[in-house]
Amino acid sequence: MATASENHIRRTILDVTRHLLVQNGISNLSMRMISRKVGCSVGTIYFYFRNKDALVHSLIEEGFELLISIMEQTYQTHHDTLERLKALCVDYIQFGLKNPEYYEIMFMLNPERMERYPAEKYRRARHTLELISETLAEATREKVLNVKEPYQSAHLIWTFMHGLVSLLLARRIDARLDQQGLIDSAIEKIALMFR
Amino acid sequence: MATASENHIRRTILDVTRHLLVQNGISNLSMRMISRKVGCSVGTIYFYFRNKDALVHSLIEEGFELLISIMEQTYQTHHDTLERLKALCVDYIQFGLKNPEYYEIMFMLNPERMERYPAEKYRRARHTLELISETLAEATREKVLNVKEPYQSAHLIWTFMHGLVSLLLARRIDARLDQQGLIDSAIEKIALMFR
Amino acid sequence: MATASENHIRRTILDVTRHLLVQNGISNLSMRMISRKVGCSVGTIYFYFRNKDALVHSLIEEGFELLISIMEQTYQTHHDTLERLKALCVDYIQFGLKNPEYYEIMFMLNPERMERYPAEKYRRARHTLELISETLAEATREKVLNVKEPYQSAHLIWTFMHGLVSLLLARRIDARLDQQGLIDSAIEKIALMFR
Amino acid sequence: MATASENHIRRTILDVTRHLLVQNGISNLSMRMISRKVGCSVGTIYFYFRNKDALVHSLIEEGFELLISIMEQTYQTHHDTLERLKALCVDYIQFGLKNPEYYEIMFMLNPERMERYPAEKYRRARHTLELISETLAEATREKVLNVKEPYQSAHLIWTFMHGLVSLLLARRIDARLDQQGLIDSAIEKIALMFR
DNA sequence: TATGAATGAGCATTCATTCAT
DNA sequence: GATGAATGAATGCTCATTCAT
Repeated sequence: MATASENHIRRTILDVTRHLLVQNGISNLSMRMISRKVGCSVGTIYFYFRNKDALVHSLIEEGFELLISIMEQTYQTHHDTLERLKALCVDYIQFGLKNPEYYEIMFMLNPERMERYPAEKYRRARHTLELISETLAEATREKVLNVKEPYQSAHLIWTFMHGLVSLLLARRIDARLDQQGLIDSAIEKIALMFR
Repeated sequence: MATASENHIRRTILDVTRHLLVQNGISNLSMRMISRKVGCSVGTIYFYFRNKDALVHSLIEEGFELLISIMEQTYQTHHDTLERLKALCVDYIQFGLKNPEYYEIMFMLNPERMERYPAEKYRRARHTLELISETLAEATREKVLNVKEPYQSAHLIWTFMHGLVSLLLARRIDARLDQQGLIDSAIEKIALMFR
Repeated sequence: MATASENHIRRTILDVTRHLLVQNGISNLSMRMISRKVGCSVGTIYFYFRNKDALVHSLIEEGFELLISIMEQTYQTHHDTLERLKALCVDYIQFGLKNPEYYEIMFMLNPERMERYPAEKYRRARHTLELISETLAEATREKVLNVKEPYQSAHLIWTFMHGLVSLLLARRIDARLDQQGLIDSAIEKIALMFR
Repeated sequence: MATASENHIRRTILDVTRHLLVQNGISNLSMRMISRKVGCSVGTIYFYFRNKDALVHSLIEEGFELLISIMEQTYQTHHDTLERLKALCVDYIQFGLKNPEYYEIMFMLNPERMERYPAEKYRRARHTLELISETLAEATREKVLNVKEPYQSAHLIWTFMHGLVSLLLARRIDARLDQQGLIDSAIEKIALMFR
């Protein structure tokens, strides 16, 4: 069927691009190389994606879809608010470490430097913040935590996690440190910050 | 003076490069553009710097020199350990926000992807961590804080600050939030994490 | 015809390159100049040839194909061995003088200095030597000539002819000498050497 | 003394250039690299030599001086004409193999491709031809050989030797052949050609 | 749908040469 | 005598993109 094969190539292009992103980073990503690895012509990529940025944006969208679905699921299944908060943090950090290609384009890009900058693509990050923010608010209502400005506090948690993930991905953290230990401590401290 | 005029172009090249770095990011930095903005030929840049990497390395070194000198100064002038810790954090964050070009090449690069960027250049980042680590240890000795693993904890503080700085620089933080308020809260939370 | 027009530019690139090779020599051959003379962009050349070396390799191959086909034809159509030997020599010398561009890249390069020029390309030169060598052996069997080491002797003949061709091409031979007379004498002497 | 130090640097430049010629060939010879190896500035080279070609021309002159002095010496000390002929050939071949850098610029260049072409530089090659030519004439007078056109015949000998030397220098000769054996055979054949 | 062909601007780097000092 | 500084043109090559077919 036409639609099926259409989707198949499109899917392959996206997957190949993701793999190339992990290997070479976004600044070394080239349409030529993608087409070579996919086994199609450059023109074909332009049939499915308006241009290079549009291709990357599709991946960004996919990434957010994935991250948000994971965190939503956690949000709905954890009823102990403190546990839920921790679980949401674990989700975010694990997502970043397991999907470096998504993480790089979702959070380690300066959107203003992407020539065709669709602000709303990047703004989806806020939904994850809202899940955390809402959890902080609920915990405060339950008097488990004491958070005055949940949305700002959610940002603090996010920046903490982002710093951790991005420095780990870039291998800038002293290799002599136990990585998992560092992550566990981070999660623990996050809870501590709002006691 | 001969020496001054001798170094004048070299200095201009470095400064122009810094400006271009803020505007376009390192992946869009080109020797041609630098020479155009400096008003000299490309060859002239190669007279002062062996190649593009050497030029960027010089800036990385300058950046670390600057950051370290600032933090060392703070380290020596603040005798109250808790105040010193906060001041060091303020230093780091302010340095990043005021010198986005330095910050980008010092902390936002993935050295593994730039094979020709010598790891030891980046390892100078550790000196800043040691200043924080030592302060945590001292505060623990004074029983002002309770830090079991000062070096790991310094890393946690660093990741927190790095996340904050890098997301602010990339303008990924919700613009409706008060930026200074966020920074102040972050610093406050850092102290809280180790009570 | 589709195939013909498809190959048209490729063919033009090869031909232009050959002309430039005669005029300027290989060390002054540039992709830019080729594209300028062809009337296409540099990129187009890279569409047909992986890089500059690949383009030159194609010409080297063409040259050997041409020379070998000429000499094979002569080898098969001349049954008098002494005549065959002379005809093979005439073939070689005429080929060199008529196709200076091919001759230069086939025989006047130092493969060791062009690391990327694969040795096996040049080894095809040996086939021409084998035709001469075999003819010498046959003439010896027929007692027309007396050649103890045909392969070594073929090399001697080759070096003689190569010296003649390359000095003629470089216009190093005294212009007051009759060029054709010189060539004829050379051929005559070659036969004499093995009496 | 001024003159002495002047000559010293000039000498060093010439020697360094010769070494670089053996290593990289004339097409990879750069003023920058010469100055780096000499330990002086590029400007200094231009003080002693008008330009790059002038520097190479000086070496060409030196090379001819050397080769001619060797062959003149042989010419004067060998009284048996046939022996003298062979000795002159050995001189030429040995000179080429022992001084590849000189040989390349003296005989393997297309002078017309050197932008500033001083024909008389290259014409000195004729003096070596005259020594051979005169020897052939003398041998003919002595009825040891039978050479009708000594000058043309000297050219034939030259082309033979040049082919041998240049292919050996470029390592184009089948490595399985005994190099010295090939040279010896060549010299032997040269005498045979004019019996 | 998909491709092959083409472009033009861009890249980092090297070069021979000049010239004031 | 010798240098340090500068230039402008050139090098091979890659890129995102376009478009007729």
